[in-house]
Amino acid sequence: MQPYILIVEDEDALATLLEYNFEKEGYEVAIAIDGEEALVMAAERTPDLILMDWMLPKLSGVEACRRLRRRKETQATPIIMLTARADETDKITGLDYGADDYLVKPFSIPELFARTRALLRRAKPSLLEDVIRQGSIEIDNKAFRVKAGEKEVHLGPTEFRLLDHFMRHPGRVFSREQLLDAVWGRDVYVEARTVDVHIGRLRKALKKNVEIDPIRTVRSAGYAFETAAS
Amino acid sequence: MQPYILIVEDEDALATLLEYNFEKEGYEVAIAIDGEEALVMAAERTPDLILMDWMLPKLSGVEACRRLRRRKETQATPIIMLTARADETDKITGLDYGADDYLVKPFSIPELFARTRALLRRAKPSLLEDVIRQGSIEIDNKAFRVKAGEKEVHLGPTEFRLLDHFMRHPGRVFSREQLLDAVWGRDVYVEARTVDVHIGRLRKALKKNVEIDPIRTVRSAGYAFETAAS
DNA sequence: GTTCGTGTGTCAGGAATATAACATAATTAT
DNA sequence: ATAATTATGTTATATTCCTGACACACGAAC
Repeated sequence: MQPYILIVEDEDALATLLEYNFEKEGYEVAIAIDGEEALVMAAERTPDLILMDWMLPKLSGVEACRRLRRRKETQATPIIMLTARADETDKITGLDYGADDYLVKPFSIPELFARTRALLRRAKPSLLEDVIRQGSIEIDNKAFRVKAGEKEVHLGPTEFRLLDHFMRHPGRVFSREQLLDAVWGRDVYVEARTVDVHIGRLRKALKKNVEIDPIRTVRSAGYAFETAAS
Repeated sequence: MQPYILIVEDEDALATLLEYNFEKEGYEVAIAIDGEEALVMAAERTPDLILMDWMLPKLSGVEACRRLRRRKETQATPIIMLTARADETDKITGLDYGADDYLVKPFSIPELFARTRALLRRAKPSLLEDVIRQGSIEIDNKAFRVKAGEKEVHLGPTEFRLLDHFMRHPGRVFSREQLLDAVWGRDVYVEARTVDVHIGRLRKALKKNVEIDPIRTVRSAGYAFETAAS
């Protein structure tokens, strides 16, 4: 399951930018534009992490933060504060009131990602798990192992990255060019047809253990990974 | 179909950069190098969004913007202004003259994407939607799948694009020529009657699962997609 | 009934993909 | 270092599936 993040930010441009980037990174995102709405939305569905602006209409970020901490569901939910002021007082106060981390605007998106990951790893390690399973196929990024139907499968590095990429985006169709970008790398010059060959090799390797072919060919579009379940 | 964006920018390097990035993001891109060309190209094919430089040869961005607003087709088309000057006056003027948003150079590509998405979501939500449902028929552009009455339907690439086009404009009647333009592409020479054949194939594929025919034939005019609901 | 426009079956040609074979590069073992 | 092994990218060939065109049948409009 992809982590569900609640962004609480009243400035439209920033909210949109954050939404875009987090969605791209594979998170599920919801936006609240003030503290009150944040409380309502957090109650509706408990987020895995909250990104909260310090200054908010109706209910300040600090106050919203405090109230979230009083509820059982959101008591341990990681909260990152976004603040425009850089002074030390805010920092202390922010952390006192229950934020787990804070960032001073303007901040870099990669840094925000890094902190987000760090907090999620602490709070919900399973969400960032390196092991992904789809149907009877399992891929372990840490151990660089692939299992299909209980038995271990040996893949070359390229096929491994290919499968990994597919399994992180199940169901979605990727063109050969997209796969080259994502799996081979941006500035590598490789024939598009080469993708076919690796798809074939991946299929052959998986077929040894699993009956059905998890890779779907979409004529004139590319390939997609999917199990019967999806 | 993927959103069609018109980029109006005379600086070659920037235009190419934008083109590259937007295409990669899945947009269809056209480039105009001055205000006049922009007007011509926008008339030829109405863009879903326009990215316009403030400073342009022949016809300034502001003026081009004003003229686009006077035409019915582009009256509601979102326009994002790109300006090198950061002063407040420009900002006001730009928005006064009809731009929906503006960015000051240098801007970050992700932010531009974010704003683009935000404007498109407001103006043409269906363009960003991956899954469209009409009655008992569902089409998924990301996964390239079609379901009719719970069951999966297999379509060839052309039939898929045809159905996609219909479902994004439910109820509207398209002539064979319009369909050839939209589905086959502008510069393809194909017999108009071929559309009939593909309509037939699409109907046959859908009929397997759904009783009623969602495609209406409009004698001497063309075809339209509509479900009982509409 | 005649005319015009549309539905459908068929077919050849072509486009896209799968597969096998090979040469080369990279990695690992000795 | 050298040899052995494995992985990689390309090309050629086989195969599958799609496409566009045509002919004829059918049905609506007048």
